[in-house]
Amino acid sequence: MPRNPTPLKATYHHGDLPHQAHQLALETLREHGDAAISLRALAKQLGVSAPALYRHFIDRESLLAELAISGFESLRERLQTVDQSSPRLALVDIGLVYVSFAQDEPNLYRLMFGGRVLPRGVHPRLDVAGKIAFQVLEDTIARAQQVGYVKPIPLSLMTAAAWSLVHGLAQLTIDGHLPSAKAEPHLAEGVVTLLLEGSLANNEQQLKDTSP
Amino acid sequence: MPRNPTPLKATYHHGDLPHQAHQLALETLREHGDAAISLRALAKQLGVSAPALYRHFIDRESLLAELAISGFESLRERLQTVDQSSPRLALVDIGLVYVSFAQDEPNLYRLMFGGRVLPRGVHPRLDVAGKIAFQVLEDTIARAQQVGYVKPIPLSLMTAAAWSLVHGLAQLTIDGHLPSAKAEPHLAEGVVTLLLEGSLANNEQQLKDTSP
DNA sequence: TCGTGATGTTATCACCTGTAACAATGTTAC
DNA sequence: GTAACATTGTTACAGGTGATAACATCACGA
Repeated sequence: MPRNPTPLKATYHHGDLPHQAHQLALETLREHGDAAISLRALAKQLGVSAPALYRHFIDRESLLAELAISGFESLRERLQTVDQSSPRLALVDIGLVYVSFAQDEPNLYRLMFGGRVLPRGVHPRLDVAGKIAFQVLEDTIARAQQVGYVKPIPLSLMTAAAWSLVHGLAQLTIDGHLPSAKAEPHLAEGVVTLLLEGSLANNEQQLKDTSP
Repeated sequence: MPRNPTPLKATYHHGDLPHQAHQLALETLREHGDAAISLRALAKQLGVSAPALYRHFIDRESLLAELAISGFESLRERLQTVDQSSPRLALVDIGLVYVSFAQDEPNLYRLMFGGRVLPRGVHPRLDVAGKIAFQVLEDTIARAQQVGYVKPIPLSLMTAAAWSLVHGLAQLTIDGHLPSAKAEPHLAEGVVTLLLEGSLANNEQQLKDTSP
């Protein structure tokens, strides 16, 4: 479904190049990884010359940065679907949603967190997009802490631990170091629960003993 | 210090190309990342033509694979320096050593775990090298479990959680998402301890209350 | 000594990112 | 309406890369 208002007439001006290039590049990324994204091939598929893309993307890396930004936005949306009515359940759920996002979109996730291909500090919008997604995780933890469900340890510490855990699990599973969700459906839940049990307030030592 | 037995005579045959290429590539990797490794540039620095390298490395990727393999061996060596006399202290220490390895060698670590650039199943030696390094971590956890220090949960679960945590923390810090060890010297310790407290056997609920 | 395999060489291909110079199209001011 | 300008295309090209083919040289064992 092209956005081009005059799709039938073959005009000199494409009319929707930036958007369609973004979409096609995203598709290529998801199917074949970031290394498969070539501006020339992209231009050819779009019926346009290669330098035309440079009118809209400073260079290849900035195109990748845009893909990563939209990836972080997708991640944030997915994380925000978690039911927050119970801070306790939300803690586990948000971890599982995080991991499942990475497993659903391994190539996109790798681009988002592939530090070498997209270093921090170069694309400010990318940096803030990452922080915003991360914020959902932190807010969830903060809520659980305010309710007294988790220990009163520094929020930054608890958040760092939670993020490290889900990010590490995501990365290790999509790279084949740990069994995938298909092979071990309950791995993520077990792993997340394990960390959570180290973070409980004293009056909530056993997860199983407490019911919503 | 060239291995070449006749370093002074400029011979047609280099004599030590594979080894020196590996070393120089490793140096380039550590300083500038995997993307900076070019066989042409490498050959030029070694005073040799580019195709000569293809006599010793099937392609660029197999050279990277060799670097990653030596990286896993270095990691294993570092992990094996951990004092195992106290299973309890070894648990924390091995986590800290793991994270510090990644922070000392960010580019090497990224290559080792950059799933896209070196996919699993393509270079068997690489896969086993990764498993062997991982084994040190698992053995340490198994020991602590046999001593009764950690819960009798499945070893694979506990190991997956521990590896995920340290790997995630390593990756997030070297990519600038979480504060580095310089900015937050005790972050790694706090994070590792947090997971550990969720894994303690019931009679060891408080880390601080137990002395070696 | 001689030839054979290992290890170099040069020449070349196909592909890539990125830039320069130019052309067609929209747009805005007069 | 039309002239001037900005936008977004185009072709041509520079420089770099991985990889292969065909040829040259050397070391070493039969």
